[in-house]
Amino acid sequence: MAGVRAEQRERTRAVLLEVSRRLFASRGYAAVGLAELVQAAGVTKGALYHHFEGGKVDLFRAVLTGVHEKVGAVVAAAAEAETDPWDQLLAGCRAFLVAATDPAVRRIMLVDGPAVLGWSEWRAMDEAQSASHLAEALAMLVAAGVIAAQPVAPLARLLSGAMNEAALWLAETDDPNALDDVTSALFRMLGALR
Amino acid sequence: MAGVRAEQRERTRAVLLEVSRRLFASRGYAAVGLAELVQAAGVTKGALYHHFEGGKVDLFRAVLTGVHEKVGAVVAAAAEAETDPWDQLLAGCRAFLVAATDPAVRRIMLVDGPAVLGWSEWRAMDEAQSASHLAEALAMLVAAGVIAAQPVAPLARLLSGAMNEAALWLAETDDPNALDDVTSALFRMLGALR
DNA sequence: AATTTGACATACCGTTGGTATGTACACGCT
DNA sequence: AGCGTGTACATACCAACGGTATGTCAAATT
Repeated sequence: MAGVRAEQRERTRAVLLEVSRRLFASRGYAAVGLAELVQAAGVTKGALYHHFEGGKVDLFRAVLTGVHEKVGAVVAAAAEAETDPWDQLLAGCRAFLVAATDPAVRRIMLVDGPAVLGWSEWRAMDEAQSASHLAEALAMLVAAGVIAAQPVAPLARLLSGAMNEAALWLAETDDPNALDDVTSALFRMLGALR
Repeated sequence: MAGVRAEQRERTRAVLLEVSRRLFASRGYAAVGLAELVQAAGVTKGALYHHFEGGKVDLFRAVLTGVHEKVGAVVAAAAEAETDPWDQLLAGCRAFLVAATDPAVRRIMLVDGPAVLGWSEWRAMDEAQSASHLAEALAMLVAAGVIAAQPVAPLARLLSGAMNEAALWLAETDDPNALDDVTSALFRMLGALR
């Protein structure tokens, strides 16, 4: 089985995603032309539009989805490595900050994402991949009485925004202690909620 | 004096800024063409490039600067209306959240800004207009012993990011209590630092 | 009055994202 | 095995876009 047809299809789609991810990450969505992109991928525009009906933004959406999923998986894995709910929260937050060191995450997910797809669509993707985990963890901590009873949705949004900004800041600075500084500041804020 | 020459110059520049601010706010930077823009402003591309050497991004930069300054002024005014440093912080934060209800602020400053100008330049503008005030207020509170001694720079970044995200969320929701919910969540976080 | 300078308008250009058409080949069917 | 069909692209093309070079006319300067 497998089919040489479907196999080829998957290959071109994969290389298209991989190449565009690299280019978008290094120079930003707007600065990358389709001509350059398809040439780097070794295909033509015909192939691109065959795989991504919506053209450039559709391709970007697919790339962003991949980035989002990867980040979500890393964060979830870090959290699940801990047993105590509070430690899970801290581990997840820290893993996110580390993951956002990757330029692809920074530029594609945090900078271009909202501008290209619009904030609401970006928000929906973020919600599906990582924000939901955060809200979940917070809800569990509230239920366990670890942090004060309060609506978790707004709190999750605030924390998510704080971490996004922190991640961008981390990527730009050359201070080697920056990660620790931000992490401890974040943990101090979280700890204050107990 | 005044000069009919300089007066005319100021007029066209002003209408160009005003019109582009409106268009960028309603449909986003990428979706607005220069042709449409200059037609709506009643001038030609020649005029635009005469006033904004860098073309479209330069025009956007000028618009964004205006938005940033306005927000900064509103926030500063709200803070100065209070006397107690802690109340100043809360008032400033609340004023920011309210100010970001304006679609121009949301779309131009929070969504398109970082993508069009790059995050570092956006960050510099933000720092100059509002983030510096926040860091200042926090430093004062630390010095006064109201909140625990800690590096204020990372804390200010986290809070700034949290508020930016909260502002975007506020603008999108139709829940009338959203502003109060977010504000109280933010104040709870801030209060936990005391 | 003559000349220069500033504030635009007009005309044009290269590039871009997007599309319509062409083509070769794997695959199901008889 | 042969044949038609649909898939997976490649090629050629287009309209629109941001940007620029040049022209024009009135205000300022001398």
